[in-house]
Amino acid sequence: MSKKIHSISCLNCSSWNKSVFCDLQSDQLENIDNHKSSDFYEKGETIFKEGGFARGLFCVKKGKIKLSKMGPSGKEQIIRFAKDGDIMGYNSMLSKSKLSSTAVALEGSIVCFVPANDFFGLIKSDPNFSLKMLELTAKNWNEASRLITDMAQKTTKQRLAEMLLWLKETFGLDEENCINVKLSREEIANLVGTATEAVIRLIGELKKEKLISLDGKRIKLLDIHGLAMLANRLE
Amino acid sequence: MSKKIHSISCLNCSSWNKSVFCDLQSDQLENIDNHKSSDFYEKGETIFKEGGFARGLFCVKKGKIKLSKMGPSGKEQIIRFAKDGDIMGYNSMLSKSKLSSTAVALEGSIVCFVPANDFFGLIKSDPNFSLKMLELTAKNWNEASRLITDMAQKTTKQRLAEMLLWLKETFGLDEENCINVKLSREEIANLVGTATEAVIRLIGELKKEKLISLDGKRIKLLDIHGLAMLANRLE
DNA sequence: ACAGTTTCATGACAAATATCATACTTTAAA
DNA sequence: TTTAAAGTATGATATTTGTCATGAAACTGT
Repeated sequence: MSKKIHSISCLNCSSWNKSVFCDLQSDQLENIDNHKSSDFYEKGETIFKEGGFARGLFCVKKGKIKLSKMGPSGKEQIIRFAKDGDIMGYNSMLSKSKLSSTAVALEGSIVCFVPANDFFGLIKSDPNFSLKMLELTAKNWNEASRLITDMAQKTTKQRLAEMLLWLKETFGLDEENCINVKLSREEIANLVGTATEAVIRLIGELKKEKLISLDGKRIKLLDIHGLAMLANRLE
Repeated sequence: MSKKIHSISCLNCSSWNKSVFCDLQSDQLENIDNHKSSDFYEKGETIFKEGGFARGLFCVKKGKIKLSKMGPSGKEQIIRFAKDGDIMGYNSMLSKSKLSSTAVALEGSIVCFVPANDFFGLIKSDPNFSLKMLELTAKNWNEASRLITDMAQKTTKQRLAEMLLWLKETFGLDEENCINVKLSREEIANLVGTATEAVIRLIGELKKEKLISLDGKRIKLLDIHGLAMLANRLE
Protein backbone atom coordinates (compact mmCIF):
# COMPACT_ATOMS: atom_id res chain seq x y z
CA MET A 1 0.00 0.00 0.00
CA SER A 2 0.98 3.60 -0.52
CA LYS A 3 2.48 5.39 2.47
CA LYS A 4 1.01 8.63 3.73
CA ILE A 5 3.88 11.07 4.05
CA HIS A 6 4.25 14.45 5.65
CA SER A 7 2.97 17.06 3.18
CA ILE A 8 5.28 19.93 2.51
CA SER A 9 3.78 23.22 1.42
CA CYS A 10 3.12 23.79 -2.28
CA LEU A 11 5.12 27.00 -1.78
CA ASN A 12 8.25 24.90 -1.29
CA CYS A 13 7.39 22.21 -3.82
CA SER A 14 10.16 21.59 -6.31
CA SER A 15 7.62 20.92 -9.05
CA TRP A 16 5.32 23.85 -8.31
CA ASN A 17 6.70 26.07 -11.04
CA LYS A 18 6.23 23.34 -13.65
CA SER A 19 2.63 22.79 -12.65
CA VAL A 20 -0.69 24.34 -13.55
CA PHE A 21 -0.62 25.96 -10.09
CA CYS A 22 2.46 28.04 -10.87
CA ASP A 23 0.59 31.36 -11.17
CA LEU A 24 -1.42 31.04 -7.96
CA GLN A 25 -1.00 33.50 -5.10
CA SER A 26 0.36 32.31 -1.78
CA ASP A 27 -3.05 32.51 -0.08
CA GLN A 28 -4.50 30.25 -2.75
CA LEU A 29 -1.64 27.78 -2.29
CA GLU A 30 -2.07 27.87 1.48
CA ASN A 31 -5.69 26.94 1.06
CA ILE A 32 -4.68 23.92 -1.00
CA ASP A 33 -2.00 23.08 1.57
CA ASN A 34 -4.64 22.93 4.28
CA HIS A 35 -6.67 20.29 2.48
CA LYS A 36 -4.23 18.26 0.45
CA SER A 37 -2.50 15.03 1.39
CA SER A 38 0.69 13.48 0.06
CA ASP A 39 1.46 9.83 -0.57
CA PHE A 40 4.43 7.79 -1.60
CA TYR A 41 3.86 5.01 -4.14
CA GLU A 42 6.35 2.24 -4.77
CA LYS A 43 7.19 1.19 -8.32
CA GLY A 44 4.26 -0.80 -9.64
CA GLU A 45 1.74 0.55 -7.15
CA THR A 46 -1.63 1.76 -8.39
CA ILE A 47 -2.57 5.36 -7.64
CA PHE A 48 -6.09 5.15 -9.00
CA LYS A 49 -8.13 2.75 -11.07
CA GLU A 50 -10.15 3.17 -14.24
CA GLY A 51 -13.85 3.15 -13.47
CA GLY A 52 -13.39 4.56 -9.98
CA PHE A 53 -14.79 7.85 -8.76
CA ALA A 54 -12.64 10.99 -8.87
CA ARG A 55 -12.89 12.74 -5.52
CA GLY A 56 -10.15 15.14 -6.39
CA LEU A 57 -7.08 15.92 -8.37
CA PHE A 58 -3.73 14.13 -8.26
CA CYS A 59 -0.59 16.18 -8.67
CA VAL A 60 2.78 14.54 -9.16
CA LYS A 61 5.40 16.04 -6.85
CA LYS A 62 8.10 13.66 -7.99
CA GLY A 63 8.07 10.52 -10.05
CA LYS A 64 7.02 8.82 -13.25
CA ILE A 65 3.55 7.44 -13.80
CA LYS A 66 1.84 5.61 -16.63
CA LEU A 67 -1.83 6.19 -17.37
CA SER A 68 -3.48 3.33 -19.18
CA LYS A 69 -6.85 2.03 -20.25
CA MET A 70 -8.06 -1.53 -20.45
CA GLY A 71 -8.68 -2.47 -24.05
CA PRO A 72 -11.68 -4.57 -25.05
CA SER A 73 -9.82 -7.87 -24.78
CA GLY A 74 -8.16 -7.07 -21.48
CA LYS A 75 -4.98 -5.67 -22.97
CA GLU A 76 -3.55 -2.55 -21.39
CA GLN A 77 -3.19 0.53 -23.56
CA ILE A 78 -0.88 3.25 -22.26
CA ILE A 79 -2.46 6.58 -23.09
CA ARG A 80 -0.08 9.06 -21.55
CA PHE A 81 2.52 9.60 -18.85
CA ALA A 82 2.73 11.96 -15.92
CA LYS A 83 5.87 13.33 -14.34
CA ASP A 84 6.93 16.09 -11.94
CA GLY A 85 4.32 18.84 -11.88
CA ASP A 86 1.75 17.01 -14.00
CA ILE A 87 -1.79 16.56 -12.80
CA MET A 88 -4.07 13.53 -13.22
CA GLY A 89 -7.71 12.69 -12.74
CA TYR A 90 -9.07 16.11 -13.68
CA ASN A 91 -10.81 14.98 -16.85
CA SER A 92 -13.10 12.64 -14.95
CA MET A 93 -13.78 15.31 -12.35
CA LEU A 94 -14.60 17.91 -14.96
CA SER A 95 -16.76 15.66 -17.09
CA LYS A 96 -18.37 14.17 -13.98
CA SER A 97 -17.65 10.67 -15.20
CA LYS A 98 -15.74 7.69 -13.88
CA LEU A 99 -11.97 7.75 -14.08
CA SER A 100 -11.10 6.89 -17.65
CA SER A 101 -7.69 5.43 -16.93
CA THR A 102 -5.57 3.64 -14.37
CA ALA A 103 -2.46 5.31 -12.95
CA VAL A 104 0.50 3.14 -11.95
CA ALA A 105 3.87 4.35 -10.69
CA LEU A 106 6.80 3.46 -12.96
CA GLU A 107 9.21 4.26 -10.13
CA GLY A 108 8.90 5.43 -6.54
CA SER A 109 6.71 8.53 -6.76
CA ILE A 110 5.26 11.19 -4.48
CA VAL A 111 1.74 12.23 -5.45
CA CYS A 112 -0.40 14.87 -3.76
CA PHE A 113 -4.16 14.74 -3.64
CA VAL A 114 -6.22 17.94 -3.84
CA PRO A 115 -9.93 17.55 -3.02
CA ALA A 116 -12.42 18.35 -5.77
CA ASN A 117 -13.91 21.29 -3.84
CA ASP A 118 -10.65 23.19 -3.74
CA PHE A 119 -10.11 22.58 -7.43
CA PHE A 120 -13.58 23.78 -8.39
CA GLY A 121 -13.16 26.68 -6.00
CA LEU A 122 -10.13 27.82 -7.97
CA ILE A 123 -12.01 27.58 -11.23
CA LYS A 124 -14.93 29.58 -9.86
CA SER A 125 -12.74 32.27 -8.37
CA ASP A 126 -9.72 32.57 -10.62
CA PRO A 127 -10.26 33.03 -14.38
CA ASN A 128 -6.53 32.79 -14.99
CA PHE A 129 -6.48 29.35 -13.46
CA SER A 130 -9.43 28.32 -15.63
CA LEU A 131 -7.61 29.59 -18.67
CA LYS A 132 -4.52 27.65 -17.67
CA MET A 133 -6.60 24.50 -17.29
CA LEU A 134 -8.25 25.08 -20.66
CA GLU A 135 -4.84 25.57 -22.21
CA LEU A 136 -3.78 22.25 -20.72
CA THR A 137 -6.85 20.30 -21.86
CA ALA A 138 -6.55 21.84 -25.32
CA LYS A 139 -2.93 20.73 -25.58
CA ASN A 140 -3.99 17.27 -24.47
CA TRP A 141 -6.49 17.19 -27.29
CA ASN A 142 -3.87 18.14 -29.83
CA GLU A 143 -1.64 15.33 -28.56
CA ALA A 144 -4.53 12.89 -28.57
CA SER A 145 -5.67 13.69 -32.09
CA ARG A 146 -2.12 13.21 -33.33
CA LEU A 147 -1.95 9.90 -31.52
CA ILE A 148 -5.23 8.75 -33.06
CA THR A 149 -3.90 9.53 -36.52
CA ASP A 150 -0.60 7.77 -35.82
CA MET A 151 -2.30 4.68 -34.44
CA ALA A 152 -4.63 4.52 -37.40
CA GLN A 153 -2.13 5.13 -40.15
CA LYS A 154 1.41 4.26 -39.18
CA THR A 155 3.01 0.85 -39.29
CA THR A 156 4.08 -0.84 -36.08
CA LYS A 157 7.69 0.05 -36.69
CA GLN A 158 6.86 3.69 -37.32
CA ARG A 159 4.78 3.78 -34.18
CA LEU A 160 7.64 2.28 -32.19
CA ALA A 161 10.00 4.96 -33.48
CA GLU A 162 7.36 7.58 -32.73
CA MET A 163 6.92 6.32 -29.18
CA LEU A 164 10.66 6.24 -28.51
CA LEU A 165 10.80 9.89 -29.56
CA TRP A 166 7.77 10.65 -27.41
CA LEU A 167 9.43 8.99 -24.41
CA LYS A 168 12.53 11.04 -25.06
CA GLU A 169 10.49 14.25 -25.19
CA THR A 170 8.57 13.32 -22.06
CA PHE A 171 11.31 12.00 -19.82
CA GLY A 172 14.42 13.26 -21.51
CA LEU A 173 17.75 11.52 -22.04
CA ASP A 174 20.49 10.87 -19.51
CA GLU A 175 24.18 11.69 -19.99
CA GLU A 176 24.58 8.72 -22.31
CA ASN A 177 21.60 9.51 -24.53
CA CYS A 178 19.51 6.77 -22.92
CA ILE A 179 15.80 7.32 -22.47
CA ASN A 180 15.21 8.34 -18.89
CA VAL A 181 12.54 5.80 -18.02
CA LYS A 182 12.46 2.07 -17.52
CA LEU A 183 9.72 0.24 -19.36
CA SER A 184 9.37 -3.48 -19.96
CA ARG A 185 9.00 -4.77 -23.51
CA GLU A 186 5.41 -5.51 -22.67
CA GLU A 187 4.81 -1.93 -21.56
CA ILE A 188 6.36 -0.63 -24.75
CA ALA A 189 4.05 -2.96 -26.66
CA ASN A 190 1.10 -1.59 -24.70
CA LEU A 191 2.16 1.88 -25.68
CA VAL A 192 2.75 1.11 -29.35
CA GLY A 193 -0.37 -1.00 -29.57
CA THR A 194 1.09 -4.30 -30.69
CA ALA A 195 2.28 -7.67 -29.37
CA THR A 196 5.31 -7.94 -27.11
CA GLU A 197 7.09 -10.19 -29.63
CA ALA A 198 6.67 -7.61 -32.35
CA VAL A 199 8.29 -4.95 -30.18
CA ILE A 200 11.22 -7.24 -29.40
CA ARG A 201 11.76 -7.96 -33.07
CA LEU A 202 11.43 -4.34 -34.12
CA ILE A 203 13.81 -3.15 -31.41
CA GLY A 204 16.23 -5.66 -32.89
CA GLU A 205 15.75 -4.12 -36.33
CA LEU A 206 16.25 -0.58 -35.05
CA LYS A 207 19.45 -1.80 -33.43
CA LYS A 208 20.69 -3.30 -36.69
CA GLU A 209 19.85 -0.06 -38.46
CA LYS A 210 22.01 1.79 -35.89
CA LEU A 211 19.10 3.99 -34.82
CA ILE A 212 19.27 2.78 -31.24
CA SER A 213 21.39 0.53 -29.08
CA LEU A 214 20.72 -1.34 -25.86
CA ASP A 215 22.72 -0.52 -22.78
CA GLY A 216 21.47 -3.27 -20.54
CA LYS A 217 17.78 -2.58 -20.21
CA ARG A 218 18.17 1.04 -21.15
CA ILE A 219 17.49 2.26 -24.66
CA LYS A 220 20.10 4.56 -26.12
CA LEU A 221 19.08 6.81 -29.01
CA LEU A 222 21.87 6.86 -31.57
CA ASP A 223 20.17 8.69 -34.41
CA ILE A 224 17.27 10.88 -33.41
CA HIS A 225 16.89 12.37 -36.86
CA GLY A 226 16.82 8.91 -38.35
CA LEU A 227 14.10 7.88 -35.92
CA ALA A 228 12.08 10.97 -36.82
CA MET A 229 12.45 10.14 -40.51
CA LEU A 230 11.34 6.58 -39.90
CA ALA A 231 8.39 7.73 -37.82
CA ASN A 232 7.48 9.97 -40.74
CA ARG A 233 7.24 13.11 -38.70
CA LEU A 234 6.56 15.90 -41.10
CA GLU A 235 6.76 18.91 -38.82
CA MET B 1 -16.69 29.91 -51.85
CA SER B 2 -18.79 30.17 -48.74
CA LYS B 3 -21.59 32.73 -48.81
CA LYS B 4 -21.88 35.36 -46.12
CA ILE B 5 -25.43 35.24 -44.87
CA HIS B 6 -27.50 37.49 -42.70
CA SER B 7 -26.73 36.63 -39.07
CA ILE B 8 -29.69 35.99 -36.90
CA SER B 9 -29.35 36.59 -33.18
CA CYS B 10 -28.03 33.80 -30.99
CA LEU B 11 -31.16 34.40 -28.92
CA ASN B 12 -33.23 32.99 -31.75
CA CYS B 13 -30.78 30.30 -32.85
CA SER B 14 -32.35 26.89 -33.07
CA SER B 15 -29.12 25.28 -31.86
CA TRP B 16 -28.43 27.69 -29.01
CA ASN B 17 -29.79 25.43 -26.30
CA LYS B 18 -27.61 22.52 -27.48
CA SER B 19 -24.49 24.64 -27.45
CA VAL B 20 -21.91 25.61 -24.87
CA PHE B 21 -23.52 29.07 -24.90
CA CYS B 22 -26.83 27.81 -23.54
CA ASP B 23 -26.38 29.28 -20.06
CA LEU B 24 -25.31 32.75 -21.14
CA GLN B 25 -27.39 35.82 -20.30
CA SER B 26 -29.03 37.84 -23.06
CA ASP B 27 -26.52 40.70 -22.69
CA GLN B 28 -23.65 38.26 -23.19
CA LEU B 29 -25.35 36.84 -26.25
CA GLU B 30 -26.02 40.31 -27.63
CA ASN B 31 -22.35 41.08 -27.33
CA ILE B 32 -21.53 38.00 -29.38
CA ASP B 33 -24.24 38.95 -31.85
CA ASN B 34 -22.56 42.28 -32.44
CA HIS B 35 -19.29 40.73 -33.48
CA LYS B 36 -20.12 37.40 -35.01
CA SER B 37 -20.63 36.57 -38.67
CA SER B 38 -22.50 33.71 -40.30
CA ASP B 39 -21.62 31.79 -43.43
CA PHE B 40 -23.18 29.12 -45.54
CA TYR B 41 -20.92 26.33 -46.78
CA GLU B 42 -21.88 23.96 -49.58
CA LYS B 43 -21.30 20.24 -49.25
CA GLY B 44 -17.57 19.64 -49.67
CA GLU B 45 -16.54 23.18 -48.87
CA THR B 46 -13.69 23.79 -46.43
CA ILE B 47 -14.47 25.87 -43.35
CA PHE B 48 -10.92 26.00 -42.06
CA LYS B 49 -7.63 24.28 -42.78
CA GLU B 50 -5.17 22.41 -40.58
CA GLY B 51 -2.10 24.52 -39.94
CA GLY B 52 -3.97 27.81 -40.26
CA PHE B 53 -4.34 30.38 -37.54
CA ALA B 54 -7.42 30.38 -35.33
CA ARG B 55 -8.75 33.91 -35.13
CA GLY B 56 -11.88 32.80 -33.38
CA LEU B 57 -14.37 30.12 -32.69
CA PHE B 58 -16.66 28.36 -35.16
CA CYS B 59 -20.13 27.41 -34.01
CA VAL B 60 -22.35 25.18 -36.12
CA LYS B 61 -25.84 26.60 -36.44
CA LYS B 62 -27.01 23.86 -38.75
CA GLY B 63 -25.22 21.13 -40.62
CA LYS B 64 -22.79 18.26 -40.51
CA ILE B 65 -19.06 18.72 -40.59
CA LYS B 66 -16.09 16.38 -40.57
CA LEU B 67 -12.88 17.34 -38.81
CA SER B 68 -9.83 15.57 -40.12
CA LYS B 69 -6.07 15.57 -39.92
CA MET B 70 -3.56 14.81 -42.62
CA GLY B 71 -1.70 11.63 -41.81
CA PRO B 72 2.03 11.30 -42.45
CA SER B 73 1.60 9.86 -45.93
CA GLY B 74 -1.05 12.33 -47.00
CA LYS B 75 -4.01 10.20 -46.01
CA GLU B 76 -6.90 11.94 -44.32
CA GLN B 77 -7.85 10.81 -40.83
CA ILE B 78 -11.29 11.84 -39.62
CA ILE B 79 -10.96 12.72 -35.94
CA ARG B 80 -14.43 13.88 -35.04
CA PHE B 81 -17.64 15.36 -36.35
CA ALA B 82 -19.51 18.54 -35.56
CA LYS B 83 -23.25 19.09 -35.82
CA ASP B 84 -25.86 21.58 -34.68
CA GLY B 85 -24.66 23.48 -31.63
CA ASP B 86 -21.12 22.09 -31.69
CA ILE B 87 -18.11 24.38 -31.66
CA MET B 88 -14.84 24.01 -33.54
CA GLY B 89 -11.41 25.58 -33.53
CA TYR B 90 -11.28 26.31 -29.80
CA ASN B 91 -8.47 23.88 -29.04
CA SER B 92 -6.05 25.75 -31.25
CA MET B 93 -7.16 29.06 -29.83
CA LEU B 94 -6.76 27.87 -26.26
CA SER B 95 -3.41 26.19 -26.80
CA LYS B 96 -2.23 29.08 -28.96
CA SER B 97 -1.19 26.70 -31.68
CA LYS B 98 -2.07 26.24 -35.33
CA LEU B 99 -5.38 24.61 -36.16
CA SER B 100 -4.87 20.90 -35.67
CA SER B 101 -7.53 19.79 -38.12
CA THR B 102 -9.37 20.66 -41.29
CA ALA B 103 -13.14 21.18 -41.23
CA VAL B 104 -15.18 20.25 -44.30
CA ALA B 105 -18.97 20.41 -44.65
CA LEU B 106 -20.60 17.02 -45.26
CA GLU B 107 -23.79 18.77 -46.33
CA GLY B 108 -24.91 22.37 -46.72
CA SER B 109 -24.11 23.96 -43.36
CA ILE B 110 -24.47 27.29 -41.60
CA VAL B 111 -21.51 28.13 -39.39
CA CYS B 112 -21.09 31.22 -37.23
CA PHE B 113 -17.74 32.75 -36.41
CA VAL B 114 -17.10 34.34 -33.02
CA PRO B 115 -13.88 36.38 -32.73
CA ALA B 116 -11.27 35.19 -30.24
CA ASN B 117 -11.60 38.32 -28.12
CA ASP B 118 -15.23 37.71 -27.32
CA PHE B 119 -14.50 34.10 -26.47
CA PHE B 120 -11.65 34.97 -24.13
CA GLY B 121 -13.78 37.75 -22.69
CA LEU B 122 -16.38 35.19 -21.68
CA ILE B 123 -13.75 33.00 -20.06
CA LYS B 124 -12.31 35.92 -18.12
CA SER B 125 -15.68 37.18 -16.94
CA ASP B 126 -17.87 34.11 -16.54
CA PRO B 127 -16.59 31.18 -14.45
CA ASN B 128 -19.64 29.14 -15.38
CA PHE B 129 -18.75 29.43 -19.02
CA SER B 130 -15.17 28.36 -18.27
CA LEU B 131 -16.48 25.39 -16.39
CA LYS B 132 -18.73 24.49 -19.29
CA MET B 133 -15.76 24.68 -21.65
CA LEU B 134 -13.65 22.55 -19.32
CA GLU B 135 -16.44 20.02 -19.15
CA LEU B 136 -16.48 19.92 -22.93
CA THR B 137 -12.73 19.54 -23.36
CA ALA B 138 -12.68 16.86 -20.66
CA LYS B 139 -15.37 14.91 -22.47
CA ASN B 140 -13.39 15.26 -25.67
CA TRP B 141 -10.40 13.73 -23.93
CA ASN B 142 -12.42 10.78 -22.72
CA GLU B 143 -13.64 10.19 -26.28
CA ALA B 144 -10.14 10.58 -27.65
CA SER B 145 -8.52 8.18 -25.21
CA ARG B 146 -11.15 5.57 -26.04
CA LEU B 147 -10.48 6.13 -29.71
CA ILE B 148 -6.73 5.71 -29.23
CA THR B 149 -7.30 2.40 -27.48
CA ASP B 150 -9.72 1.22 -30.17
CA MET B 151 -7.37 2.18 -32.96
CA ALA B 152 -4.46 0.44 -31.28
CA GLN B 153 -6.20 -2.76 -30.28
CA LYS B 154 -9.24 -3.52 -32.38
CA THR B 155 -9.29 -5.25 -35.74
CA THR B 156 -10.41 -3.35 -38.79
CA LYS B 157 -13.79 -5.04 -38.72
CA GLN B 158 -14.32 -4.20 -35.06
CA ARG B 159 -13.34 -0.62 -35.73
CA LEU B 160 -15.80 -0.44 -38.60
CA ALA B 161 -18.60 -1.71 -36.34
CA GLU B 162 -17.48 0.75 -33.68
CA MET B 163 -17.55 3.65 -36.10
CA LEU B 164 -20.98 2.75 -37.43
CA LEU B 165 -22.25 2.85 -33.86
CA TRP B 166 -20.45 6.12 -33.28
CA LEU B 167 -22.05 7.62 -36.39
CA LYS B 168 -25.42 6.44 -35.14
CA GLU B 169 -24.82 8.07 -31.75
CA THR B 170 -23.59 11.28 -33.34
CA PHE B 171 -26.09 11.79 -36.15
CA GLY B 172 -28.90 9.45 -35.16
CA LEU B 173 -31.01 7.19 -37.33
CA ASP B 174 -33.85 8.11 -39.65
CA GLU B 175 -37.30 6.51 -39.67
CA GLU B 176 -35.90 3.46 -41.43
CA ASN B 177 -32.97 2.92 -39.06
CA CYS B 178 -30.51 4.33 -41.56
CA ILE B 179 -27.55 6.35 -40.30
CA ASN B 180 -28.38 10.01 -40.75
CA VAL B 181 -25.26 11.08 -42.60
CA LYS B 182 -23.87 10.43 -46.04
CA LEU B 183 -20.24 9.36 -46.17
CA SER B 184 -18.34 7.88 -49.09
CA ARG B 185 -16.56 4.57 -48.64
CA GLU B 186 -13.32 6.47 -48.69
CA GLU B 187 -14.50 8.72 -45.88
CA ILE B 188 -15.53 5.71 -43.83
CA ALA B 189 -12.08 4.26 -44.48
CA ASN B 190 -10.51 7.52 -43.32
CA LEU B 191 -12.55 7.28 -40.17
CA VAL B 192 -11.80 3.61 -39.50
CA GLY B 193 -8.16 4.02 -40.42
CA THR B 194 -7.88 1.51 -43.23
CA ALA B 195 -7.96 1.24 -47.02
CA THR B 196 -11.14 1.95 -48.98
CA GLU B 197 -11.16 -1.58 -50.40
CA ALA B 198 -11.08 -3.05 -46.91
CA VAL B 199 -14.13 -1.03 -45.90
CA ILE B 200 -16.02 -2.15 -48.99
CA ARG B 201 -15.22 -5.78 -48.27
CA LEU B 202 -16.08 -5.51 -44.60
CA ILE B 203 -19.36 -3.74 -45.29
CA GLY B 204 -20.12 -6.70 -47.52
CA GLU B 205 -19.38 -9.07 -44.64
CA LEU B 206 -21.53 -7.12 -42.19
CA LYS B 207 -24.32 -7.30 -44.76
CA LYS B 208 -23.96 -11.07 -45.07
CA GLU B 209 -24.03 -11.35 -41.31
CA LYS B 210 -27.32 -9.41 -41.28
CA LEU B 211 -25.89 -6.72 -39.04
CA ILE B 212 -26.52 -3.99 -41.59
CA SER B 213 -28.11 -3.60 -45.00
CA LEU B 214 -27.63 -1.07 -47.75
CA ASP B 215 -30.54 1.09 -48.86
CA GLY B 216 -28.92 2.72 -51.83
CA LYS B 217 -26.05 4.68 -50.36
CA ARG B 218 -27.59 4.75 -46.92
CA ILE B 219 -26.51 2.28 -44.26
CA LYS B 220 -29.32 0.65 -42.33
CA LEU B 221 -28.50 -0.80 -38.93
CA LEU B 222 -30.31 -4.13 -38.58
CA ASP B 223 -28.74 -5.42 -35.36
CA ILE B 224 -27.32 -2.76 -33.11
CA HIS B 225 -26.65 -5.19 -30.29
CA GLY B 226 -24.83 -7.49 -32.70
CA LEU B 227 -22.70 -4.60 -33.88
CA ALA B 228 -21.87 -3.69 -30.29
CA MET B 229 -20.89 -7.30 -29.60
CA LEU B 230 -18.69 -7.36 -32.66
CA ALA B 231 -17.09 -4.04 -31.73
CA ASN B 232 -16.37 -5.60 -28.35
CA ARG B 233 -17.93 -2.81 -26.38
CA LEU B 234 -17.78 -3.83 -22.78
CA GLU B 235 -19.78 -1.07 -21.17
C1' DA C 1 -28.90 11.41 -73.73
C1' DC C 2 -24.10 11.37 -73.75
C1' DA C 3 -19.25 11.09 -72.49
C1' DG C 4 -16.36 11.66 -68.81
C1' DT C 5 -15.45 11.22 -64.10
C1' DT C 6 -15.91 9.47 -59.75
C1' DT C 7 -17.33 5.94 -56.67
C1' DC C 8 -18.04 1.17 -55.68
C1' DA C 9 -16.86 -3.58 -56.07
C1' DT C 10 -14.05 -7.89 -56.59
C1' DG C 11 -9.91 -10.80 -57.37
C1' DA C 12 -5.02 -11.83 -56.94
C1' DC C 13 -1.07 -11.18 -54.61
C1' DA C 14 2.39 -9.33 -51.31
C1' DA C 15 3.47 -7.61 -46.98
C1' DA C 16 2.77 -6.90 -42.22
C1' DT C 17 1.50 -8.64 -38.00
C1' DA C 18 -0.53 -11.92 -34.57
C1' DT C 19 -0.19 -16.25 -32.56
C1' DC C 20 1.93 -20.31 -30.86
C1' DA C 21 5.89 -22.88 -29.40
C1' DT C 22 10.13 -22.95 -27.25
C1' DA C 23 14.46 -21.51 -25.24
C1' DC C 24 17.44 -18.40 -22.87
C1' DT C 25 18.25 -14.81 -19.28
C1' DT C 26 17.52 -12.04 -15.66
C1' DT C 27 15.17 -11.06 -11.37
C1' DA C 28 12.99 -12.26 -7.13
C1' DA C 29 11.97 -15.37 -3.50
C1' DA C 30 12.71 -19.25 -0.38
C1' DT D 1 22.62 -20.65 -3.21
C1' DT D 2 18.98 -22.77 -5.33
C1' DT D 3 14.60 -22.59 -7.37
C1' DA D 4 10.83 -20.48 -9.27
C1' DA D 5 8.96 -16.88 -11.84
C1' DA D 6 9.02 -13.24 -14.89
C1' DG D 7 10.90 -11.07 -18.75
C1' DT D 8 13.42 -11.40 -23.16
C1' DA D 9 14.41 -13.51 -27.50
C1' DT D 10 13.73 -16.27 -31.84
C1' DG D 11 11.52 -19.41 -35.20
C1' DA D 12 7.49 -21.26 -37.70
C1' DT D 13 3.04 -20.52 -39.21
C1' DA D 14 -1.56 -18.55 -39.97
C1' DT D 15 -4.22 -14.55 -40.47
C1' DT D 16 -5.09 -10.02 -41.50
C1' DT D 17 -4.57 -6.22 -44.14
C1' DG D 18 -2.57 -3.33 -47.88
C1' DT D 19 -1.70 -2.82 -52.72
C1' DC D 20 -2.42 -3.23 -57.48
C1' DA D 21 -5.32 -4.32 -61.34
C1' DT D 22 -9.63 -4.35 -63.45
C1' DG D 23 -14.44 -3.68 -64.35
C1' DA D 24 -19.26 -2.28 -63.13
C1' DA D 25 -22.26 1.17 -61.47
C1' DA D 26 -23.55 5.79 -60.26
C1' DC D 27 -23.18 10.47 -60.69
C1' DT D 28 -21.99 15.14 -63.30
C1' DG D 29 -22.13 18.58 -66.50
C1' DT D 30 -22.96 19.75 -71.23
